[in-house]
Amino acid sequence: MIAFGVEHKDAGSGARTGQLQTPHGCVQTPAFMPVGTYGAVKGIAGEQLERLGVQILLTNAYHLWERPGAEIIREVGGIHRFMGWTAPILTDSGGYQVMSLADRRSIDDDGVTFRSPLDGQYRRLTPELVVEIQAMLGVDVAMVLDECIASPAEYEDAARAVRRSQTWAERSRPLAGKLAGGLFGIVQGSVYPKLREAHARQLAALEFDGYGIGGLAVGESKGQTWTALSAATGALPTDRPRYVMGMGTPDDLIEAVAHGVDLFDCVMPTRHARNGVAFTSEGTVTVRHARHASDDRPLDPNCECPTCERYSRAYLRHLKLRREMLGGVLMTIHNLWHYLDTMRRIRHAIGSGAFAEMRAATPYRGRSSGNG
RNA sequence: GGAGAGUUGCCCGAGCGGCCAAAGGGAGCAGACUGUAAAUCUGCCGGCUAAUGCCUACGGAGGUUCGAAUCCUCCACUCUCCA
Repeated sequence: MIAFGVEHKDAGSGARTGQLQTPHGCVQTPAFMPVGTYGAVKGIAGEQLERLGVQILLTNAYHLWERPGAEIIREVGGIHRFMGWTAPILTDSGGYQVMSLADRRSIDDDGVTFRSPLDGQYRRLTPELVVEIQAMLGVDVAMVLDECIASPAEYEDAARAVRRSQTWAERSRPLAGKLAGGLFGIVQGSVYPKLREAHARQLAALEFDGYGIGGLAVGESKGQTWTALSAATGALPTDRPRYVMGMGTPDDLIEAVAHGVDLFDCVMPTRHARNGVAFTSEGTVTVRHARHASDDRPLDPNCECPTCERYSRAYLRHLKLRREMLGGVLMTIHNLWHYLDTMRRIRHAIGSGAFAEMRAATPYRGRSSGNG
């Protein structure tokens, strides 16, 4: 079981700090979860993640079910033992793969059949099985199977995805008792505020331990993102954690927190790091650019991460161009630090009444909606 | 001394009369990436031009041809094998 409690509330927005109690420990929220889809944050060992201040990791139930298989992970003592990670773990259900692997799956009202990208085999995922898999993994937070759809989406397609996601949530909810941790429902509805609000209300009636808000940052404008997010959070209970799935840039995180979001995950810091882009207090730095060739400065002059403490842009550029794996590792350490530090600063700002100031420094300038 | 192979854009390397400013790599430059089939993918990559186009280019110099990186002659250089 898990429990959530709000600590501080920001006076000028929906932002709040809180604590999420899980079987493997407590998470201070708002929190960012690095993505370790296959049971690994690419390039970074657990001890390094701990040093960076990672509180909770995300892995993927669908991918781990394929390889190495949920039974194997259960046999070796569960996902934490398997990974050597003692802190909390949340698993995505495979709902995102409904979108990302759209050309190799078929979906119907009962579930999803994936033709595996790994071995071509057909594998059938149902809402019940997904909860079962996550129970076998022994995760702290399980997500229900949902249908994530890309933007732009027609209203009718978005409405169908909502209906399916809701039905699947209803089928999943009674199985929550099988889990050592909690179970979150997931709000869909694309960019349509009415769908978002209605779905959030329907899910809330099922009394999940927390609520994911999915299908955002999938092609829509920023204005649509915040409008859809507001519609969802406005209809969710305030005493349960809200988790915006798959978002976003550091500025997005601040804005989403202002809308009352407590949890995030995103591949951006890790993938961009491997692809040579650093997030810094001064914007992004594309490390391969020629202007960094003999730049002795760190990626970010205001950063205290292990990478910035020791390595220059010139060196990181060289590693990237030479395809030395150390380059991606050092960049990932930096980007994760930047994200985690952003979350620390958010929590501190909320606690000390300085959040409005922090939010005003983002490109959204404190707007609650707009055309971004 | 004899026999043979070769010299292509920044580098490697295809081309073997017109569709060649010249395949494909690499290097270089830029862009994308948001619940990860991604340490990946895309674009540009002789010069001038917004574009049509023009100019300069396939070791050097001549030649054949309507037309040559491609054929011929000589020269320079490189490599292999035999003495």
